Amino acid sequence: MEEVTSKQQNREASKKPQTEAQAHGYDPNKYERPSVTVDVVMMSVRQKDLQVLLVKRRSWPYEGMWAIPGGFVNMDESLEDAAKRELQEETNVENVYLEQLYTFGDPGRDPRTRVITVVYFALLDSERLHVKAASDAADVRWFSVYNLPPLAFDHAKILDYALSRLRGKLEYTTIAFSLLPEQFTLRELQHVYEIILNKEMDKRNFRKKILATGILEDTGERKMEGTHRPARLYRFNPAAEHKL
Amino acid sequence: MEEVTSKQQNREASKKPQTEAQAHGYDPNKYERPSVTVDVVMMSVRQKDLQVLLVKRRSWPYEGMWAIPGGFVNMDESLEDAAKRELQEETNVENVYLEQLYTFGDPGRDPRTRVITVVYFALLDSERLHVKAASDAADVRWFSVYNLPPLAFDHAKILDYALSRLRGKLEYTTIAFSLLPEQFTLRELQHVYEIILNKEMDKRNFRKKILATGILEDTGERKMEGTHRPARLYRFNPAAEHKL
DNA sequence: CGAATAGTGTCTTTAAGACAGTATCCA
DNA sequence: TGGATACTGTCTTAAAGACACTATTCG
Repeated sequence: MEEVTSKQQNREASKKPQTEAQAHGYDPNKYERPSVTVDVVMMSVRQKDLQVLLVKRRSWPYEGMWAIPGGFVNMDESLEDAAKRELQEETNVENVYLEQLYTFGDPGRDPRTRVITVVYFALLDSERLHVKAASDAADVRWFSVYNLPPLAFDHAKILDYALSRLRGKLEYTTIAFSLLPEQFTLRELQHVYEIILNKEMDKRNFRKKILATGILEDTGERKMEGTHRPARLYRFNPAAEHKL
Repeated sequence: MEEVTSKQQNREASKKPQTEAQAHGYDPNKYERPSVTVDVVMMSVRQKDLQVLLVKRRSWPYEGMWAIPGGFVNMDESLEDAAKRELQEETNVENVYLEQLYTFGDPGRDPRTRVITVVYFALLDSERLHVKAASDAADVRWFSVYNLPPLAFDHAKILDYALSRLRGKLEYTTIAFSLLPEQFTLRELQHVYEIILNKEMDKRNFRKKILATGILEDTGERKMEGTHRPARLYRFNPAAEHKL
């Protein structure tokens, strides 16, 4: 129930009329409002490592520290649209995996004012990905999630949470495929699992299990690199999503 | 990064100074802010049914329709504290299971103004529970999740989401115990599973599986009701949380 | 033919599921 | 002793895990 109760105080002056609402005697400015931001945790598997994109803060608070990219939500855009906008401000990829992660809103988490942040989680495949050559390249960088710098705000907690969500979903969803290009070898897929779960897996059991689900389609092509037998290239078959 | 960019307009007049923030040249009123509410989906297993507590709206919008209880977040309380406050406004139970569910914030979901709602999910055990005799008993009621009235806002979508979360977590967490009193029979536990998953389960396999995990402790007591053999009473052993 | 990675099969163990009869209490 | 629910065990099937050798390519 988004009902007006009488506990809070009116601390804001009223603004321009919002026709229908005001016709019903509803004053949208009756309560003091927190700021709402959307932060986007962008992860990718690169260089045999699970990495996250961070930006260096250029002003108070936490000036010079690294932080998860984010920004205010516009009044007329959905939370997901705000997340997509942030994503495009930092990278130039589209159609990435994007889900809402959690909302963090403890008073005091931001010294400026009360800030509630809705955190989204994006997974980028290493191939299509290139970070925008923003103002200053030194201000936007990939970091290993296993070796993070000191982080601004409560962002260390947020990354912990993102990693555990990723690990959980890896087991019962097809989330891993969003970290790979369209075609990939079984070994590459296994590496994604191993890097995220941070443990080695048995090659034979892994292949058996994945192939048994029927979510992979043999492309007929092969990937040759180095001086050894080439590997088959597979592609994810979304039609067989159900299994796993 | 909760960084001030220059895209949005300054539509609010500044308020009283917030010392540290303003000393750093940060103006907390630079952006128009959405309203933030916390809604709490309260569910319980009662009368062999999974039920949710709803309140009847007394004013525009959606006047007379049923809605999930909720309210504005105070500037100095955490989101979880706001949820606990809502919980206590409607019921008089403490120490209930409470988790954050999801944040809904589409523009237009509330005709009054932009409202972003952080939804929490509470599970109440049927024994301790009694709804507060609020202003008017007819305005607060339990409904079967399998037979809901028309709901205000996007609340039908929210309840769908809550139910699927509950079903998912039932399988790999000990969430079911928060719907039962301290002592319960295996049959009662099985009924909780059956009611939530909406399917019958085999008694022998269910008991075998639950007992094998070691999360139950035999109290030595028995529950007698009706003219038949009494059932053993168990209690949940949180020390053995890991299994399941 | 040596180096390097791709690719394959069997056995064991564990968990899940199908299935029916005996035990205990009360009236 | 009849009615009602508690309680129990075996067999089958499927999934997970341990484990080692052959195949193919390039230089």
